[in-house]
Amino acid sequence: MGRVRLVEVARAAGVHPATASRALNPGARDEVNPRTVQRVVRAAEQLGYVPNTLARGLRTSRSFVAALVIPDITNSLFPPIVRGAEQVLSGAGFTLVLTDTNNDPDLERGQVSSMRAHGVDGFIIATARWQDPLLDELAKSAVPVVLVNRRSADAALPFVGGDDQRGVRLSVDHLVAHGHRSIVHLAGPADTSTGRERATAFRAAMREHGLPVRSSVIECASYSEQAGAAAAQRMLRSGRPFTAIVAGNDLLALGAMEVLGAAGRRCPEDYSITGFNDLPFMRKLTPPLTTVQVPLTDMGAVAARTLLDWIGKPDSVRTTQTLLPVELVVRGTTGPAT
Amino acid sequence: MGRVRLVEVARAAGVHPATASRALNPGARDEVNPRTVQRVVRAAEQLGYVPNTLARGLRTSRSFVAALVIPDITNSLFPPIVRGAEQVLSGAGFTLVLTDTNNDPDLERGQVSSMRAHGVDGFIIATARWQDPLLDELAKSAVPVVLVNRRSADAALPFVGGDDQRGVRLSVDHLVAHGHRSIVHLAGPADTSTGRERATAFRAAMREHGLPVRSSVIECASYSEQAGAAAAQRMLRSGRPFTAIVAGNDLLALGAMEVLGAAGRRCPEDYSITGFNDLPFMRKLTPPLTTVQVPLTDMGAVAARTLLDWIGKPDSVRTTQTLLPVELVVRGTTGPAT
DNA sequence: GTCGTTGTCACAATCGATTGCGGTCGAGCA
DNA sequence: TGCTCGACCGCAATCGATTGTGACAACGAC
Repeated sequence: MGRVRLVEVARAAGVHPATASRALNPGARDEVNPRTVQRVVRAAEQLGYVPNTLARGLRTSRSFVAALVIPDITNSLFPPIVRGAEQVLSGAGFTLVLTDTNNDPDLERGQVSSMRAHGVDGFIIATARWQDPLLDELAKSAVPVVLVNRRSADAALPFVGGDDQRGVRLSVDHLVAHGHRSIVHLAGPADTSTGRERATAFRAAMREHGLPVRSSVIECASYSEQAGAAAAQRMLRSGRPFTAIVAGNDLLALGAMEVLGAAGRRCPEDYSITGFNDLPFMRKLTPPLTTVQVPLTDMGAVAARTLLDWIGKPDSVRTTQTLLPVELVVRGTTGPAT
Repeated sequence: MGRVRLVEVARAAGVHPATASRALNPGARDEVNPRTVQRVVRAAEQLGYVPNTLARGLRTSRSFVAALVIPDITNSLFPPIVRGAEQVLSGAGFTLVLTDTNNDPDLERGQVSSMRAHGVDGFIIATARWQDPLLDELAKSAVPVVLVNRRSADAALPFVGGDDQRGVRLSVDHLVAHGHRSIVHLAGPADTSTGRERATAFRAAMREHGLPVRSSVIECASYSEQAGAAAAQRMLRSGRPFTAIVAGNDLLALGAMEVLGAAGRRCPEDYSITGFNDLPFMRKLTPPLTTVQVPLTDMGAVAARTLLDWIGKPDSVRTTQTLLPVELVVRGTTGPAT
């Protein structure tokens, strides 16, 4: 614990604690004689004074702590976001508390309220579901909240994500340019904005190319390899022909490839497939995965900055929707239609 | 913020705040009439009372916050550790604050002292270097600290890690059993315990098999693909023959394979290689990586429990060294020596 | 009937820093 | 000389909870 207290610094400098506080506080420093400031600062340094954040927070109701709520940190999608946010936050003197909800809304609710009790100054939330009562509550409260990666249907909160529409369109365009016409979309869960919006974008892109949309979207229960595998199994059983797949994310693509490979379908000879997010190691696979690269670290960083803005001036507009540019990285899993 | 305060609960229940506090606090609850406890508890529920952790912490100097210090969260090694720790901690009513030091000791020092100012109850540190003045300081202070994954030369602190010795021995045994005799070790940096101890274990295992050790250990500057690639380049340039590599971790293995592949060396036909840690997707590579599986989630969980023990009873022995069992997962990158 | 005990609870101090308000002192001006 | 004004700093309240100490009543024992 910060053993030395403000009183001791004050005593060492021969002033009242109040004066010491002001001298140490850039905001109130000009109410104090520069020479006194010098003395106090020197004393503080000499004693190794570190202010007690709890006491300060208690008094000022500012804790310089921001909470980051993540569904599952072991999903490689999130660490870069965490890192981006952490760097911006700690650069601004903020501390990051992380909570992993394990995809459990009840757990999440408890953790968020516990964080509020801890007096965090704001939240970055990466667990938004399409219908999310918790977010509605938060939106009504005064706490600054920024959504990242996923957004919610109606909560009026700022959001920072990737340009999903463009990502999907790029994928479809790429496949169509290679002559594919029977394209299937493995959609993420409908209770996530990414699942819904990527599916919508897929349908729009298909229509623009004059391609049939009917029953070419398969919804997956979750963003996981298992769900992708299950979807691929459904595709095989249905017997419906296809030459290309636009997967809702990399994990779904991986799961599908596993099943299709076991069924004797070779990629990219027999079918093409694209992913989304470009997780680490995707370029190391055989064949390396063609996928949409999303600037995840930036996403975290921008979300953090947005949060800091809000915390800084609480009256600013608080519903900016930031879409970060994405890019299609063409690698080995896509090729000409046969 | 927890809008409703203890005073209001007390007023609603018709008692003094002190009594309300005791009624709400399991430890002191038996100093209060059960009927009164009932009234207070009910009032608290009705008003949705959430205690202000800052105020409580200020008074009790317990914050129920633990800090986890990580060198780089985007390294897939760490998320499982984080997750394991988070689950144990939050299960015990603790909050996890995460700090990513970006492998920068100065940054780390600042962050740790900032955390101390925040009054965290303890640290789990995954950034230990072999010579680590910061850890020596911490060991001398009263703060509970647990080292995870890496340990320090002399800091007398509890440690939770994998059984590196056994992991390396299993790898060497496996390779020798396949007839390999020219085996090279790509060692991690010597300022990490894992780097040193795996190298030591490698030498010991080689000696036991009566194999030459001289100049068969190449130290890498960091645990990264680049460093692995650089090491492989050195190996090629040296012209020294080898048929197998024991890499200090998976990333080194990946980097080496890239360079060796580009040089026309096929795996596992021309050479065998093993990794360490079994990061996600390692089984998805072609060929899938033979590697040592370390129970990372458990590691985080055990570290957290160790920390909680220490926090719970500060007088307990505080230098337990826990080595979690590891396992060699034989996949496609190892085969018979040619 | 008085005294001591026990059970309940109220009072007030405390944790460490911040901040509104007011006091002091010297300079400047009439 | 006397008065005002501003710069500088001290006093004390405050944030919200915890906790040592003591008040008070009921009760049993002598």
